[in-house]
Amino acid sequence: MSENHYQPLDEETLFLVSQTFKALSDPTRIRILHLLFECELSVSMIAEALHLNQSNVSHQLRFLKNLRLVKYRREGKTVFYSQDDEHVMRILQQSIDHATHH
Amino acid sequence: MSENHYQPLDEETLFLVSQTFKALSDPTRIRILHLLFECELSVSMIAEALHLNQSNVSHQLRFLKNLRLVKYRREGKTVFYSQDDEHVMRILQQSIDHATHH
DNA sequence: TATACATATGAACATATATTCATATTATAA
DNA sequence: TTATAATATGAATATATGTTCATATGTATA
Repeated sequence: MSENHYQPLDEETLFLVSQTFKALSDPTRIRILHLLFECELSVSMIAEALHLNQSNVSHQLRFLKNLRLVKYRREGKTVFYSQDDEHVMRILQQSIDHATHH
Repeated sequence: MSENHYQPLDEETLFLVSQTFKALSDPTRIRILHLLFECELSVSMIAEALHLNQSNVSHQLRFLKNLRLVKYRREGKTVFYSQDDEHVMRILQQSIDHATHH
């Protein structure tokens, strides 16, 4: 008896959701965000901690910044990055926990 | 005073988490999963509903099946697919809601 | 058996993506 | 100003990914 009122996803939502998950689909970006669970860090500190070259980290941070998943703060020559989206960070944390306990 | 005990992500967790998010990073797969919120559907029903060709849907369903995000049930010539990971579906639903109300 | 229908599969292709290299920009200190 | 350090950027490249096409596989029916 119940009719099917399927509401298709609009283009904008679809794009935003897919972009957000794309950010979380790359191991390097996951590792960077995982570091930023704890505290803010400079580009070079992230690069050193994860054994990645500076350019690579910088590119990935730009990606994350464009999606507003991280924010930055300049202090002299150094730029500190930190998380900027609680919702996404919570999802990432949940997923890591879920994957770990399996 | 508090020391920093950073626990790096192990390879296996990293791979599993990134793969799961990769599944959710493509608009076509999101649309398929979004359809499967409601009910189980055959390959051809999905293809028709989303205006996708049958082969494409089949490929994407295989991807989702390999990650155990969907399961299938055969009935004669028809194969019905349905969701198979509550955690991931909840995350997807939340993210769609989050993106919509913004 | 032969035919039709639903789905799966592999190859091919165009596009997207991650990483590196070289270099530019920005800020500080000598 | 010059030199040095931290970060950002653009080009190049190798690899990954999504889609389509043609065809194979599986299932039911005549």
